[in-house]
Amino acid sequence: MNATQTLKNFDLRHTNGREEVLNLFLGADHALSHGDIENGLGPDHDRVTIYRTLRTFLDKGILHKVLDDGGNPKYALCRETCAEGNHHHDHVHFKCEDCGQTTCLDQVIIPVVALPNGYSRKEMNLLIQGVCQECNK
Amino acid sequence: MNATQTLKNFDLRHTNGREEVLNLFLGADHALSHGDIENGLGPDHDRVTIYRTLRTFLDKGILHKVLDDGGNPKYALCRETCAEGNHHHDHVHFKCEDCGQTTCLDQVIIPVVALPNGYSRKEMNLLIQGVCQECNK
DNA sequence: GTAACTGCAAAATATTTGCATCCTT
DNA sequence: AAGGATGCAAATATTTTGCAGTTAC
Repeated sequence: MNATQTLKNFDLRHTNGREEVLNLFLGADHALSHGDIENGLGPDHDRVTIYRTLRTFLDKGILHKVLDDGGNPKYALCRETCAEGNHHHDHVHFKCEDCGQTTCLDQVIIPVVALPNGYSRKEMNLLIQGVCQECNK
Repeated sequence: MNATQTLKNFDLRHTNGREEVLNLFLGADHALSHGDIENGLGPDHDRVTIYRTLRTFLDKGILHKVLDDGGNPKYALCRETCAEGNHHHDHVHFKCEDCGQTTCLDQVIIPVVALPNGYSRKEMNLLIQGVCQECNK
């Protein structure tokens, strides 16, 4: 997955800011908040543009919002399994209570749970909180 | 479950505001946001006090934070299954994409999912999005 | 050239803190 | 009486909007 190519794939113009944000996500193994991105990019990036970039990426389906117990939203790339035409909507995220990082557990599959009558399901998000591999050492 | 008694149980002073907030939750079958509470209580309630009331209830374990896909956090009562001494931490919530309401599905149990090696779990939150009973009619 | 994107200023919204006053116990 | 809770003002943080100027295509 390459930033420039991705932008092209999604019919977005190539700009410095977008490329840098994408690369941040490509290099991260955990979900990023708006603040993480601001820090990761260095000082000469406009806060507003980052907001707009994130929204654009969300709209296009490049990123998805990650549920967190805390206040502020985080974002992560939609990986392999939800690429073009096969965009599935189940996500499992792990929030480490020690280091605070939220990781996408792409390999974990949410078992089917029975819903009460009359409910229909479209998307599922499972957030597991605990202690991660690193912090358990 | 009774407001006055609940406050006593949790070693909290009985005040008008707290009782009214608790009653709102007792009468609601879905999770409430700060805004919902402000509306539900009428105009002569201080926004700041509501913030503090919510935090107090969270700290005491009377309420729990409900994960939502949207921006703003919601809250719901900890019901039967997580009463005194048996406070378990798995929650299933259903967010209807039509009416926007988030409901706690207390009866639904999250199946055990296998975590990668080294991870330990403490708490799980499952958010299912779809269409609810009412809106499916 | 044109539409899309950015950057700045400012508005709107959300949340927290300080402090004097009031109320519960 | 004493400590906790409230209400108001104000500080802080977060997100959105408007608009002029710039850039990708």
